[in-house]
Amino acid sequence: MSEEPPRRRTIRDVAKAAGVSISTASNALNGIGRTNPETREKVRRIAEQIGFRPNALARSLLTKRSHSIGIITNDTYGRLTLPMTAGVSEALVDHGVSAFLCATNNDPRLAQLHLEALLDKQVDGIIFTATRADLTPPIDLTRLAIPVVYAFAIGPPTAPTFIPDDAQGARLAVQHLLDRGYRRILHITGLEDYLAAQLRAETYRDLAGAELDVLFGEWTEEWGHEAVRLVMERGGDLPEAIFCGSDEIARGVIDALRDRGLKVPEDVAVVGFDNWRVIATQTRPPLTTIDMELKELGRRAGLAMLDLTRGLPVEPGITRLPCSLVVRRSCGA
Amino acid sequence: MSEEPPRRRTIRDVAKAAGVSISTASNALNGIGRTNPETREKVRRIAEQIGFRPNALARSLLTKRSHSIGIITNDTYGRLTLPMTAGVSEALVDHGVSAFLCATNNDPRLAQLHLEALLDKQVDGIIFTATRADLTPPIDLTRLAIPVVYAFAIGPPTAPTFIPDDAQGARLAVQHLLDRGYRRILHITGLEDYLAAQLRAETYRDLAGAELDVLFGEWTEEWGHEAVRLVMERGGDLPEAIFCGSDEIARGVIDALRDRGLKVPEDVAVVGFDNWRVIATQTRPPLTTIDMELKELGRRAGLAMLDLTRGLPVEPGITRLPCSLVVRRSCGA
DNA sequence: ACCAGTTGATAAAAGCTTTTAGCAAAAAAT
DNA sequence: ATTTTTTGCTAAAAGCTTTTATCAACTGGT
Repeated sequence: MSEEPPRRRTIRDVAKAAGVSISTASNALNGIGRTNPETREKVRRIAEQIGFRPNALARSLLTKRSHSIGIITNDTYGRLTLPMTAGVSEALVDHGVSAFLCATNNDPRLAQLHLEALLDKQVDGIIFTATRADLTPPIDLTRLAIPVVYAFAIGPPTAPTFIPDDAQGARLAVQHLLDRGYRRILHITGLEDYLAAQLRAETYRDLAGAELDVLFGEWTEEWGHEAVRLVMERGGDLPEAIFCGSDEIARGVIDALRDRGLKVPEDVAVVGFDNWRVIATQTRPPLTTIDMELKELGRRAGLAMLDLTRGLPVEPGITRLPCSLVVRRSCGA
Repeated sequence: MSEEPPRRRTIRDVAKAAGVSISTASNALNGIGRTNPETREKVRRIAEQIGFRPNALARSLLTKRSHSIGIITNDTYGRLTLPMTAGVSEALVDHGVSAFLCATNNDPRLAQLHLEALLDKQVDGIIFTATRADLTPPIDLTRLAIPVVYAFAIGPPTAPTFIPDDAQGARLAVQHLLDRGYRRILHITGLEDYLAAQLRAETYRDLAGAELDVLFGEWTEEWGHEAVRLVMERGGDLPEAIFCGSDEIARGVIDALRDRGLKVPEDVAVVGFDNWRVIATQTRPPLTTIDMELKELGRRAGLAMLDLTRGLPVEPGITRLPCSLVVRRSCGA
């Protein structure tokens, strides 16, 4: 009936079992101070035997390092946040650091609540991530006593910031088309007030020449359809290739082209942006696209955070991380 | 140069500023013990003024409740995990409880590492979530001293478990079709060894009659195409409606029907499963589908965890939470 | 005026670890 | 043989909070 809870072993248990003082046990386990090798091994063996694991709370209270960080995101959907979070964890887990994930839904009250809980728990730092780089956080993170890193979000110039290199990604896409001999390249993309859209469009113009203008619209399949309709209606030569600002747009474009009897990539080549697998692998043909390497982005943010919490210098300001090209079949085999 | 870090205020600071002892300050702030109302107000006012917030680590060390829990997931993609996590947080944040998110990628080593970090940090409980309900966790969570709750995953019979009610969801879908007058209903779904697929198929057979057999296949758009091809080739009457096991399959089905000149919903109605917005809103026409209410699922798991950590009784075993029907246009306006 | 009970506060212990300072014994140096 | 140094270990403090036990002062009853 009265099942006594299996109390966790403390360093006191180790000390007693090894017949030494608590301090010696601590020294032996942490390999600091002056300890007889024999004693050290004995203590370690016994600790291992009885399954001792130090209480991180007590340790943190003293060392002022909690080995936990907070990730604050405004993404409810998860497509961007989870790969990034996985990357962050990957960088941290080997160092015993865990990450609190706080989904704020972009609600300032919720964000404040989460932030307070994090600070109370003495997190060593905070990583802020967003669904869109050029969006201000729902709370002020600039006056905290702990380091803040921004991932897929832009913070103050003093904070380390990691975002995908949109220009480089666009270059990858357009250059791929050029390399394969496509010339008249059109760019169909999302909302013009997204910084990412601007950067990609700019690079596109530099590389592809600006004979054809950039078509800004929504970030949806529907806009992909609509854009193709516009292009066909205004007549003139068809483009040889289309660089789309997102995989969703690309999917709309591909479907619209097929509806009109045009073959991809024979008549028109298409390249997307995002490598959102559920879309990119299921278009007909599968979509060649740009991957923003979100996991790597998260990993880098995690590593930066690790350095910061150790007091090591970390270069402030924006670091743009390279995207990669994922070749499928929409630009020819 | 030597910027002194703004040390966090402790209860000691409050006590000193209020001219009382630490114990009195603690009593006043927590409203326990015997305290003169005047003193209590004074202490609270001063605490507020100097911005005192108790150190959760120290508190937890004593009370044995860390006000943090761990979420272990094997989902790297985030589609299921993030909405659920958001739901969990939503249930917990008002109680000052935060959640560590651990993405294991289904790697036992990684899972073990995460688990140890969580236990060291004295989490009050663990929620395990998966991308598929009938999959065993990469680590053994049955012998822990803390409560474990399963969400979108099946644990031991003694553990509270929350999963979507697949049968009810399927009923919702099929009944919707029947209510709208569709009779010959076909079911195209995913892999037969998924428990979810079996449950949905069973319900479908009960409701729609089993004249037409269930078509099991992959969980992909491609299979949706392929399945339509199979149906058309084998000839006979076309179904009046198709109940698809996932939105991805539904999308393939809709596209395949259109390719063959069949109109949705005029010639064939289609209903999906998942309410994965990027798909369901972009099919032509937009897809009527079943939403598994993942956020609510997470919220329920969070609430159960909350009760467990407080020692309140929580019903063990599987709780199937209702899905909802999201009507768009693929079954008529 | 004395005793019992109440009130409002406090000192100290507890929770678990790390770290500082110190002590006794052994080793090395004079 | 005595002093200095080194070695191996330990007691105690510190980190911040909550809680238990205690204490002094006051209230009210006889």
